[in-house]
Amino acid sequence: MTKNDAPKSTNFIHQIIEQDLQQNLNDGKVVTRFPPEPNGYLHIGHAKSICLNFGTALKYGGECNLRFDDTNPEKESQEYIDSIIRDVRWLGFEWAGEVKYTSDYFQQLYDWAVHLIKEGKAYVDHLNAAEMREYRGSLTEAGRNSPYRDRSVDENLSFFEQMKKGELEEGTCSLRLKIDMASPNINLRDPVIYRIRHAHHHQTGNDWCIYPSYDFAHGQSDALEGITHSICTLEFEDHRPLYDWLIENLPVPVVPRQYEFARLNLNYTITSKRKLKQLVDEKHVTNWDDPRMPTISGLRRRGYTPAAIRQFCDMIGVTRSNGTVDMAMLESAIRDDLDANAPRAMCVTRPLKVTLVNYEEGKEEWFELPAHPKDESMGARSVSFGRNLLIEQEDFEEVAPRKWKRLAAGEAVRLRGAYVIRCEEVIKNAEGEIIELKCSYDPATKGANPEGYKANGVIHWVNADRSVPCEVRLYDRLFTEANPEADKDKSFLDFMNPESLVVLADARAEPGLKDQAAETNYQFERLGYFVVDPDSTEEKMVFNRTVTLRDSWAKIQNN
RNA sequence: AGGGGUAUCGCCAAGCGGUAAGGCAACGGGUUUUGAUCCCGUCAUGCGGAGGUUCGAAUCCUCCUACCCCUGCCA
Repeated sequence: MTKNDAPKSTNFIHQIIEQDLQQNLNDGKVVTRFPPEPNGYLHIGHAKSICLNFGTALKYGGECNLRFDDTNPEKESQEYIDSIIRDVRWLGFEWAGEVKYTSDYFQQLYDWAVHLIKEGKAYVDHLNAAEMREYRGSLTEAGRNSPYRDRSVDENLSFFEQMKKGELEEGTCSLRLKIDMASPNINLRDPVIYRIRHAHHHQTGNDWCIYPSYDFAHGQSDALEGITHSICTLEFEDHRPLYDWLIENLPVPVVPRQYEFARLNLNYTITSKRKLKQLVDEKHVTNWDDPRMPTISGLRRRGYTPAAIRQFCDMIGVTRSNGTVDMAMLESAIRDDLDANAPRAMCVTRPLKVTLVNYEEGKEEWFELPAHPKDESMGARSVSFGRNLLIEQEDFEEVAPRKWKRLAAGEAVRLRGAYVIRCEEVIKNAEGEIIELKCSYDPATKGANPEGYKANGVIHWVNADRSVPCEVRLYDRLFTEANPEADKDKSFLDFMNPESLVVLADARAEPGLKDQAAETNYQFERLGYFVVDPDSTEEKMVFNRTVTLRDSWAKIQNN
């Protein structure tokens, strides 16, 4: 992407940057970073952060790094790293230089820890986890100093060396900053900056058995990379004094500043990595890329486009106030993109047989229809017409309801791009279900209005003898409650939508849809936007419904 | 009296002392061989509440209220 693709919108972070630029801070440079921990897949909330960080760099002619915050090897994996790289790329962003890892800086971080010990600003504490919790105090009570707090520099150096050499068991001790056990900000009560983990690390292997904490690693990594604006979410606000303390007390090359914004909440879904992982692990969805998941890979498989996701992020803005964005906003963004860019096609999802009694048996006509009603550059497609057709079951009622614009017994309707037909006879089976319609067609209505009568409306159709068998997967919101996490007594799992996926195995699409590549978007006219799923085979295409069309008929019916 | 934040239309969000942008949703109407798109119109005498300062306050001050985050050797 180029600067022209940068977000047009502005926000409080851009305002800060513009002030910094005016004062020529950081030599007029803007360097940001997107720092995911590789312990899960990226979701729509991350997209907000990605668009902010990369978009800001783009807007101000700066750079944005992709840095994996990999200080907790037990929860991380290469699979997540790969997926994150893939997703950021797919969203359309490019990072500066190589992909970076906090683990790249483990040696420097270690040296800085030694530096702090020598300065008397860090000490090895042999309190165990439970004791440490007790000494820490509470939200309303000050903590107490650890009995190990005043060890000599040499003693601390020696213990830290032992920690590093792997001579100590996990949990026996940790390295802590010596700040203030009585601070009202709990993050300043001698935070742990190194702990022992005899774990294999996905990047550094068995080189280390002590790992820096987030607080110790993050700001220093920012400084090492020359980050000017370190943007994170609101829950890190209380960590900022610690972030600044470390920058001030360490010989870092530059002084980055941390700014916080509100994370994204979207209704009818969840954006907790832990809970998304639970959905996958417990098989409530097929995988991280299940089209119902709010993950980037899920949205991708659902048929969302990078441009739509970026537009959504631009629409919702960046502030410091917590809120919940309406899913309709995301849907609006994808409809907007796909309306302009998706070719049109016809697909009958629940077929009802229509036989044209006055159409010659064995005859076939091919009609050229525009791929897009407004964009001629998208070209044309060919659809086959014949005596045996299929229409949508929903598009027929024996007795037309009020304002009905579809087919009814004895009445006429236009077949999109083809003729006007009239329903002459309704065939039912023994159970009284409608199984076929005998219709007549009006040969004079191809590209012309009928004479002496009016068609009710326009419906879609396919030629039963020349259509592509396909499976259509109708996806809907994953949860039935706007906020599935709100109920204190129930699990979010209790609010899963049983109809979040409805599979229609016997759908039929127009001929041109055969063998289309995965991720190709279409608008199935009158139904919605659909995308080719990678499960498609030569025998059977699979389409996922991305989102329905806006449906004013549904509104009329509900009133 | 723990600390740190946030409150502007149903939702998101501009506004930065000069008289409430925009988007989403909703509701009317027009065009339409997609009940889509598109177009036109309606939608906060009001900015969490109460006081105060000011010629003038969503913007400044005071008090209050509600909600969010913080007691991992997670990030």
